[in-house]
Amino acid sequence: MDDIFSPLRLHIEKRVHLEDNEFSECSKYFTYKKLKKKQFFLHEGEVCRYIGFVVSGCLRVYTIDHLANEHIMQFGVEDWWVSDMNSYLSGEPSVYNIDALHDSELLILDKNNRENMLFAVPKMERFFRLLLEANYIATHSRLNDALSTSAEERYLKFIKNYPSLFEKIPQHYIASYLGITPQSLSRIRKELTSK
Amino acid sequence: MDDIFSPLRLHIEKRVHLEDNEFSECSKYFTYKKLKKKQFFLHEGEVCRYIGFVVSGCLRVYTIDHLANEHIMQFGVEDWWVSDMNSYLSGEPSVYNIDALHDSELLILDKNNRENMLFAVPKMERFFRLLLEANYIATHSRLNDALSTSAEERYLKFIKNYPSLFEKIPQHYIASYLGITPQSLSRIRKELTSK
DNA sequence: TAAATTACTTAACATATGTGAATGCATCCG
DNA sequence: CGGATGCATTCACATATGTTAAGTAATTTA
Repeated sequence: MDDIFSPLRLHIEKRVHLEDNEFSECSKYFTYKKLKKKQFFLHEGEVCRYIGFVVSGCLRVYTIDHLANEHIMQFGVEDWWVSDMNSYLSGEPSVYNIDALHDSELLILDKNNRENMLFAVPKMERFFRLLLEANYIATHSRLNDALSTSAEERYLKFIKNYPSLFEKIPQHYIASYLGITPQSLSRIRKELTSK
Repeated sequence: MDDIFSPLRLHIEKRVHLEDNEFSECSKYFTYKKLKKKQFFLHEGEVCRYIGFVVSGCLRVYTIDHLANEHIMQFGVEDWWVSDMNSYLSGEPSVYNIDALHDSELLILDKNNRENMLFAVPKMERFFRLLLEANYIATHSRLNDALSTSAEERYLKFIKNYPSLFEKIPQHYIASYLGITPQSLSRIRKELTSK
């Protein structure tokens, strides 16, 4: 379906320009996948065999600690990728869980298909390098925030950076992403409205 | 000097095997650099032009927030690399400062030399990919810790993971790395000894 | 539709960490 | 040598965040 692939093309073209025939070659390597709400894309302990481009819906990448608390590392909404790049690249078991917060549609790419695609369309090497770099920056920036700013600042920054996520994701998940409890987030929100 | 380069060779050989002639080719592209205590390797706002392999000494990578507080993102001691990979790869100004905590010796590599080296010794592509992946894992793991564990846990983990760093670095820098004040670290240490 | 589950809020209290100031000690440097 | 600086500690107090428990509204599911 052209419908399904056009968001992917728009996404890629933000970083590298592709001719029609190049994109149609690329698209052959992806597989369409639907996930119902609460279905898993990856369980911790498994090897992450796919990277997934999110066409619609919403997923989360998270860990579970020894007290059974969940800690969300990333969300994945339209125009984002979900995966554990480390497990995907190294073949080691993942420490992350990935599941769907809403019904979602993905275009997924396993390792062999990715290799073949890179061989067939070398421009995509550049695309994936840029994607990895962007991920690297974002993670460092979040680490810096986590170590140096208050929960309130992180919350305000989240709203500012991801206004659309803010609207579509329940607040307790946002709390988890920020590293605080839902009650604390609720309190912070209350204090903010009284300002 | 063979003396200077042998730590680099040992370091590389942990990940990829090199023949003598391959390593001697590699070593041509590196430059020896000494830093006195407090000298800078990188100032924020500059483009990071070098990655530096630390032969001896100790450096820190840190940001300065709007209240002029420093936040250490990484240390660099023997057998580690220092740089802002993002700035180095993308050519954008860095948000990090890097300076020496002790007199230090580095082997540094600028972007052109690195490209030429990769062309001359393709095995090194694999080395740098593995290095980047290790960095990626470490950063995600630290982010997870920062969002989900107490300062005390992070401190104990730091001692366990980096016993040699623990001995050679003043505690207030460790506090900064953990995202807490020196006073808080002092208090945590006191409580730990009383257990 | 009724029952169950989930999401959000609130409150009282507990705990962890920050802040500012003071002290003693060690180390650096003129 | 001696003053200056840097480092670690301690204390009293302030603030941020966690915990437990409860209640209500919204949503999902049978």
